[in-house]
Amino acid sequence: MTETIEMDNLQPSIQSFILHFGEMGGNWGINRTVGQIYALLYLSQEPLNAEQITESLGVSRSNVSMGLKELQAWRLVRSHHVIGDRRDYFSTPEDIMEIALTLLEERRKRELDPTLTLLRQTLMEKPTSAEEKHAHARMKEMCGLMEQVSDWSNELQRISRSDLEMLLKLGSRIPRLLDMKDKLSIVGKKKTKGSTK
Amino acid sequence: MTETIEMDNLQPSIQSFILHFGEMGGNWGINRTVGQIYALLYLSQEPLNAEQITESLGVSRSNVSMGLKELQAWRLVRSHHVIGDRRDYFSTPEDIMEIALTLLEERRKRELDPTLTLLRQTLMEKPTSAEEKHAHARMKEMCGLMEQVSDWSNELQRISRSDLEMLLKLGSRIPRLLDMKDKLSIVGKKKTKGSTK
DNA sequence: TTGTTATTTCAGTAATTACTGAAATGACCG
DNA sequence: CGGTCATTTCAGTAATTACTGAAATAACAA
Repeated sequence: MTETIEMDNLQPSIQSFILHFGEMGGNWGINRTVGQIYALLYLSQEPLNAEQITESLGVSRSNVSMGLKELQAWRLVRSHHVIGDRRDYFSTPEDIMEIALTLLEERRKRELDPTLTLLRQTLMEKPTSAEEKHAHARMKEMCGLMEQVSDWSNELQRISRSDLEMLLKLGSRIPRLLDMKDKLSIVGKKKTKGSTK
Repeated sequence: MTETIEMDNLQPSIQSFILHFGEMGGNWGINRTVGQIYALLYLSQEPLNAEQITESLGVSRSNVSMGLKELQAWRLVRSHHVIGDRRDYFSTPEDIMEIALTLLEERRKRELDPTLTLLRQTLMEKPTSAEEKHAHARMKEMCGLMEQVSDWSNELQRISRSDLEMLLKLGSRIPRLLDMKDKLSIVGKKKTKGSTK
């Protein structure tokens, strides 16, 4: 009984946030239900079990199960065990920065790594025709850039939380910072001072 | 006649790159054909017309037309006109950095902006229940982070090409740079020298 | 064990998205 | 104009992806 249909029982602002995440799922590479589950857990004050999610969203139990599995594969959702309760409870990490870093790393793994692997493989062999020679040159450019982006992503995972926050707050002050770096030539490999290429 | 099926006539390394982009399409929010068209154009030495793309990939003419339209909407492909030829020719920008910036901006527009709009809207109203109060706090955190990421993205579009290249090359030297910044307090808003918060 | 409840799996189906061929539109030429 | 070729649109269909309910599995407790 009390078959809850279409997430009533949720506050308006919460409901629209969940609906939005459902719609955005398409743009983010997840499906509607997965987006909604994440949104619900993100806003929830306490961890929820699968049954509660099913009721809130009005989708099937099995769909929730699959959605949670996917979100756990993304490391965006964790499960907890409550003493004296056999059900699993699910929540998102509290720390927004941790969430962002997880997202960044997972996307790197899924969107960059496979292509980097292919490119490196391909670039091992040497091109035969002129056509292939040009193609290899193009692949090399792409590979180089992807490696740099990948390095950045990895570095962001490594640095301290305070450095990360600083970096994020930099906003429009990036060029000034770079300018400074340039003057002090902290990054330059050679001692040559004033190469005006 | 000469119905070319399944991209023979392409060199092996080029073919596997195109097939890979087709498969990755799913992870990147575009479909197989769109991915393949992009890959083909990216590697091509000269701009191609729709008919050539159709032949190379073995998909329908109309599918190519739609794919090109989508790639142009992403600003990842441009069309050229050749004198004495009524057909349109298509190519990707040469400069890999320009491509990356375009991708970054388009993804910001599609993946961040709509959510930022919703969050800002929602955060205008004030929460009624305790539940909503907590939800708003969570939304505020998300909004703040998204704004910072959005600012960074915009800043990267603005800065000079050489600064951009420098930044990308930084790799694992980010903390050192930040450290320096900290010492010189170039970013601090106040003149107070040595605020040890 | 057996019973009870939670979770996962999966075959079938629904919904969505991608693709095609045919027809319409557009763009140019003589 | 009328003819030719390029491109786009779109209704119908194919292919893919998402979702469900039922059955299987798992995890305990008595």
